[in-house]
Order: sequence, then structure tokens, then C-alpha cells
Amino acid sequence: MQEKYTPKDIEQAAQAHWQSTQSFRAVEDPTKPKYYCLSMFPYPSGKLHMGHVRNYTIGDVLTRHYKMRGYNVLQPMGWDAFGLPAENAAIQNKVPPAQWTYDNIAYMKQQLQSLGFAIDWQRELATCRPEYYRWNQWLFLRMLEKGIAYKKTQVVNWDPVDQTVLANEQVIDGRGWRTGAIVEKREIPGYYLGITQYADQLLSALDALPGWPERVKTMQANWIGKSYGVRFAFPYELDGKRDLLWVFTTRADTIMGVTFCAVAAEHPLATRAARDNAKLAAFVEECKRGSVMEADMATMEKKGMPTGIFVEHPLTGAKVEVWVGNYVLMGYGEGAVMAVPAHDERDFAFAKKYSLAIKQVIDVPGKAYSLDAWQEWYADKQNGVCVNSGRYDDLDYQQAVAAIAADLKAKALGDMQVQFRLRDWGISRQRYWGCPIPLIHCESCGTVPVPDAQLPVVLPEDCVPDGSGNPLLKRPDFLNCTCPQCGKPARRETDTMDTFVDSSWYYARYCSNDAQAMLDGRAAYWMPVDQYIGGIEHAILHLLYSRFWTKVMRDLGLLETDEPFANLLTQGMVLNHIFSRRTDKGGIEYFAPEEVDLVRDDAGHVTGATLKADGSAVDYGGIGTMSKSKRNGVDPQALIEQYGADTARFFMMFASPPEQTLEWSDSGVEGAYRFLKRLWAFGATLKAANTGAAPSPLRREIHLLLKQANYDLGKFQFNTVASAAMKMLNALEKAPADPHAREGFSILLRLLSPITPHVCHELWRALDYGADILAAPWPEPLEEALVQDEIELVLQVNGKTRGSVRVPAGADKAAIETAAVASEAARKFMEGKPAKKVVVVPGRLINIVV
RNA sequence: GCCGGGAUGGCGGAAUCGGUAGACGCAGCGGACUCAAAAUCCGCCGCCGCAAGGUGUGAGGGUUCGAGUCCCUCUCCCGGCACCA
Repeated sequence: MQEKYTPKDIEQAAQAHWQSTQSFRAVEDPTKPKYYCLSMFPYPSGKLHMGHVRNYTIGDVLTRHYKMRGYNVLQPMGWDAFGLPAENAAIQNKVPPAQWTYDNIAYMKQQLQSLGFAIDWQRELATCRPEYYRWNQWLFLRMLEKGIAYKKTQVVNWDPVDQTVLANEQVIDGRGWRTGAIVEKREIPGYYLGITQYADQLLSALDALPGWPERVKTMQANWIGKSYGVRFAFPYELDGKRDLLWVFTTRADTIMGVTFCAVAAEHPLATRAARDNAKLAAFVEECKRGSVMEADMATMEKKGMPTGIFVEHPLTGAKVEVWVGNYVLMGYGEGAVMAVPAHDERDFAFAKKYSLAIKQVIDVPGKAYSLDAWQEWYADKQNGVCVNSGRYDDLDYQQAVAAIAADLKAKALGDMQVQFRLRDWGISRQRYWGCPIPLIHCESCGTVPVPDAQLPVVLPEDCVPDGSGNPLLKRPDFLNCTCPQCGKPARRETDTMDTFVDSSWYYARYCSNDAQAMLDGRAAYWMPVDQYIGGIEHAILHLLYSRFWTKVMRDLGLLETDEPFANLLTQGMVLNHIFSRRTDKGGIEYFAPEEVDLVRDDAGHVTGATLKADGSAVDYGGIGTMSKSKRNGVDPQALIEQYGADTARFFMMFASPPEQTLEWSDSGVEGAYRFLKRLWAFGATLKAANTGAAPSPLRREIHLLLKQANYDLGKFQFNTVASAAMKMLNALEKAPADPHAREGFSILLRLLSPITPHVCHELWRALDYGADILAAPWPEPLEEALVQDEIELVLQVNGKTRGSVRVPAGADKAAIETAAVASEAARKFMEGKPAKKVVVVPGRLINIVV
């Protein structure tokens, strides 16, 4: 074998071998245990970035590891190909989103292939292909039949200048990204999926997912947000009609402290009151400006205005004024809330601001209530009892809620109710590059589903969006159709589906990507996914929607599994610096890190940057996830070309544990490359050397490292597996003539092969260990190699490390104590005082307390 | 604002159950080889100190023979907040 490590040749040869032997083709085989290893598919944004390399290397390490452990492994790959960036690119370059997307897929596929991932490419899919998305449409129609899909109004960001709906991302400080116009909230009709019908299942099934990280389960549980409360009504009379204002509260025990109610700007009462109150009408209009994002709603200044309309307190009959509040959302619950300023922080602030009454109705013994400032205990459910609440005085939270709910029920004005924070999933998008919603609008028949036989409704691929609304509206060939019911001319729905629909079931489609049905029997073999790997940013939405979709598919008899992903590994984000500048229209323009020079303060912290092109200043936006839109992704191509795929993979795994956030830096790549060069060189040395030296501690060292590495592998801690491999090589280089050097190197190659498969593949053959390292058994440490007769214990005096003591491996506590106290280090630091206490931790340390 | 995470040398990180803090690397420094450089190899490397020793895991407090690890309070950073994916 040649002396020099030449990654390019080695990697091409290994990849050619895998290709010709179809090494990663996965075929259903009921006689073998299956392992379905899936990494979240990428959005084809143009180029891979380091976050992808991290994600897919983790998946590949597991895939290759399980393969060597004898599992029938499936690792597929595909493309989350619909979405907004393709439309943005079209606006910029006047290229159809379809063409841009397919070009990107071709380039990124070649990048993935050059990284040597063990992917079964025959199962590749792209969600923008009709043969995929026809099943989105098909399942949507089934949901429509079952009442899971339905139509209602939705609130969207409306750009009044471009006359178009904006994504949240396109709203910057309340203004449209291209026009700079103040964005308005607008209500339009849309389709929803009734995920709340599955809320209880989605919540309780979390307990049946031991392979999921606790933090993700906690986030999902909080998102679903099951709460027990009371839904009740304030009666009122308006325009000669009796009516009810409904609200929901988890704090019915504070109902006697209600001093006003607040409704959303879109609430019928607000609309009615604004009719003959110009100031209020203006305020309602003001509330309708700004974005619909929850983060904006939660941080904006809370404002309100009285309507002059009064409702009756359902228990006391007292008059309660209705206010319009900009923080009350029509889409949540009833669009109205009761306000108890004494015991709700937001209501407290609001009441102080507008000098509204604050009535204390909860008391915690030993605490003094004061109107001066909000105190945490005002909202305490655990320790409070009712006061100033008439017949409910002295009741605790649970007793008070029960009594009040019973009284409301007796008056037919309310009852206990379980409520979820989770809202139904609005899937309509007023955008072109997505899956068409399969509906037809007929003047005489109304909205009619497209018959199954006419699926898929194919999206024309030659449109070029220009930013002013959905280009499908200008396509008569798409728009015009005949009503399936009456045969008259009709109009096709132009809204497309949220791209989360596409990614909610792709994992199942991989099992049978050529099936003539949505899924076939092969899904029963492979599902559920045994290991799912993806970014922590998907902890809630994507994973929740996928779980929901799986349950719907199960209920339709398409799948047997209740949950799509048995085990989940949430990879930390790969971060990089963000540089931007405001455009004159109020939008944001981003700059890639290589386009700027950094400005640092004395402590070395980045404070700003200047553009290399013209020296002008740009804003420093801190660090954040690598993404196409922020232009801060780092393309692995240069790394691969300079050092090879193995170095890129090794470096990425060595840099940090997978779940941890990683701030990008390429310092250390050299070290990874150096290691692989040494690995290669040692292979050459070993092939030439004769192994005649006397046995050294090498064998024990290797097996000890292997034991640790296998343990770490089980914890997905690949950085220490890589480090164990480095330590093995360090040990081997010191003893190349040891009789166990060949055994040790074979362990090292197998341990390392999932991380750096190419170089290990080549070395395995070159040293005649076998024909294909993929077929080699995974190495296990041998107990006989691990035994030792003497062990070293740490010696502490008063908790401070003072030295060590060597004792026979089988020594008992008393013998260890005697040896410790007698040791020179102990005598020195005990300063002649007697030992008050001696703590012996077996196999680890002795602590002498004097 | 709310929910979930994180913080350890100049840098990335290690420390499995509360038991030697800094493994393994990067950078740096010194040396060998070389006409020279690169590559490679050997050694040093938290901070203070000549040393003995002291001190040190974001900040402050606590529990313990012993705390990076457990408890309380706080700061900063990252992810998510339903139309980025």
C-alpha cells in the first residue's frame, strides 16, 4: 500500500465499491431485525450547510453501526421541496420555482453522495412531485369526509400595497418586507385540520415514548396545554336583545374579583360598539394593524378602550364594563376574557394603567396585599383562600372552583370545561409553490371536493411569482374546470397547503415510494422509524403534526403504528454570525460572513462589521442558526475538496456532542486531517512491521477504550467515541510491534468506520482483515483483557486531593484504610492529628477527615 | 412576554451514581529534522507563585467528609411561539 494518505482516491474507490455492491439497498426481510434510521429531509435551498453535515453524519454513524451489528437497516433521503424560498428566488431571478428547486436538488444530492452516506437512493422522494403530493390531496379529502378537515376564517398578515398575504418571516417590525407598508391583520377563509380532536391522545401518548428526550416531551405537553377551567357567560341586553358574552377561565375562584371584561378588536361586541363611537372605531382599526405573531402580541404595549357596553356579573348581577383590548385574540377561545386585576399580572398592569377597580378576593395567610405593585403570590393557587367573595369566603382553590362552577351551571350560565392551548392547524396558504388543495368552487353547488379519480390536481411548474399574490390566479388553464357534481364551468381552489403537510408523512412514504396507493404493506415492515434525527427547532410543530398525521393514517387503516418515531435524537443547531442591514423600504438585507470584516471590542467580542466590498457598516445580529434566509450558512464543499469527506465527517462529530448547540469554527479541521493521515501511516507501518515484541499494556488499554467507546455510542456521544479512537491510535503508535497491535488496529478501524467509512474501508482491505468492513462484526471488549491485579486510589485529606495509594485489586475496606493512613502523603497532611472519619469509595478514592 | 435548553483554560470540549476538574483535540511556546519553509516527530501548556502551596467550572448563597454535578436567587446566550423550514 502507498505511504501517503490520498482522501480523494480512497473516497472515490470506496464509494464506487458501495455503488457496485448495492451496499445500502434496503430490502424487507422478516428474518432479520429491522432498523429504520431517518434524518429529517432537507429543504433544497441550494447548497448543504454544516448543520446538514452534522445531521446526516449522525444518522450515517448510527446506520453503519447498526448494519455492523447485523440489523436490516434502512436509511432513505428526500427533499422537502415546496416552500417560500423558491418563490423568493423566483422574484429575484425570474426563474420558475420548480426549475430552481430541481437544480438545487441535483446539486445537493451530489454533495450528499460525495460525503459517502449509506443512503438507499432508490427510495428518494421530492414532495413537489405529483406522485407524492397526490396523497396529501387524497388524505385531505378523507379528512374532509371525516370532519377532521373543515373551513373557517383565519387571520393573516396583509400587505395593503402588494395586496398579498405575508408570511410571519416577511413581516419586519410590523411592516411588509418589500413595500415597507404597515401590515394589517385580515380575516379570510381557510381550511383547518382538527388536530385538537386528537389533543388528548397526543398528550397521553407522550408517556409511551421513552425514546424521546424529556425536554421535547415537556415542550409538546406545554404546547398542547391541557387545562381544567370554567366556561361561563356574562348576560347582557343590547339593542333590545338578551345575549351572552362567553369567556373561559382557569381561575374561576377569582370570579368575585372581576372588575371588567376585555374583548378582541374583531369581537362582535367591539364591532357593535365601534359603530357609533368614532374614537373606538379608530382604536379597533389600530388593533388590526401589526403582525399576528404571538411573540409580538406578548411583548407589545397592552392597550385598551372602553366600549360603553355593560354586561352583568353572572353571580352578583353587578354591572361590568366591556373593554376592547389589543392583547385579546379573536382566534383564541372565545375572543373575550374576564379581568381580575387583583390576581392576574396582565390585568393588574392594565387596571393600573387605566385606573380601573382592583378588588382583592384571594388571601394568603401572612402576606399583605398592596395596590402599589404586583407580587407573585397574588396569582398563587396553592396557598390562597377566597375573601370578599360572599358565600365562597374561606374556600380554597379547588373548593371555590367547584362551588362557583356548580352555581353557574344551576343558572345555565356555565360549566366546568377542559380546554387546550393547542389550536387547530390552519393549512391554507395563499401561495403558488405548494400542494394544491383539491377543491372546486361551483356557483350552484358551492365548494366541491375533487373526485379521487381526478387526483392529483397538478400544479403547473412554469409559473414565476412576482410577489404580488398567487400567480395561479393568472392561469386560466389551472383555474377553469368543470364542477364534478353539475358539470357546469367552475373555478379551482388556488390556495395551496402548508408545507408542514408534506413533511408530516414522508417518513412513511419512503417505505413504499413507488406504491400505487398512499402506503402499502412495506410500511408495516419498516414503521415506526427506529431512530429519528433532526434539529431541536422542530421539537414542537413538525413533530406534533407528524404524530397527528400518523394517528389519522392509523384511524384510516393505512398504518398500524400509533407513533411515527420510536426514538428521537434532537441535534443542536449549528450557529454562525449574522450580518444585516435595513433596506430603505424597511426590510432586511443579509450578508454572508465572508462578505464582511469583523469589528471587535477590547474584550474580543464582535460588535459590528463592515462590508468588504465598500467598507460601509453593517449591523451585527449576534449568532443564530445557519440558514439560507440569513445567508450565514457555511458550505462544506471547500472542506471536502481540501481534506476529503472523512475529515469533514470526523471533524463534525468530534466538535461537540450532537444535542449541543455548536458555534461554527473551522479551527480544528487540521487536527482531524492530521489524525487520519496518522491513521493511514500507521496502517502502512503495521503492514510492513513484524510484531515480535513482548506484550505491553496495549491490549488492556485498547479494550478499556473500546468499552468506554461502546458505552458512549449508546449515549450518542460521538465526540468521545472519536476521542477514544484518537487515544487508541496514540497507544498503538507507541507499541507497533506489540503482539496485539493487529488486533488493536482492527478494533480501531471498526470503531471508527461509521464516522470515517472511506479510509477504514480501504485500510481494512489493505491489511487483509477481510473483504468488506461493513460485513465485519462490531467489536466488543474482552473481559480477560481488562483484568488487573493492582489498582490506584485517590487519596484525599479533608476533601483535598493529596496523592494516591496503590492497593491489590481485591483489597477490603480495612486494608485500604490502613494503607491510606500509613501513606506518606496522608501522614504529611494529617499533621499528626487522628483521623476523625475515613470515607472509602470502592475503586475510586479515600478521604481522611481530621 | 411565555415555554424549553445552555454557560467549564486563549478556543472546541471531557469528567457514566455527588468522588483526582480540564481527557482528546485546536491555538500557542520550546526543541529535533531541513540551506530554508512546509510536512513530520519530541516536550511544555488553567490562573497566581521561584517553590511549598494557594486558587479555579457564568454571578451570589446553601446542603455535604467531598459539588462542574444537588437546592435557592440572579445574569447572559441559544431554540420555539402556530404563514421560515
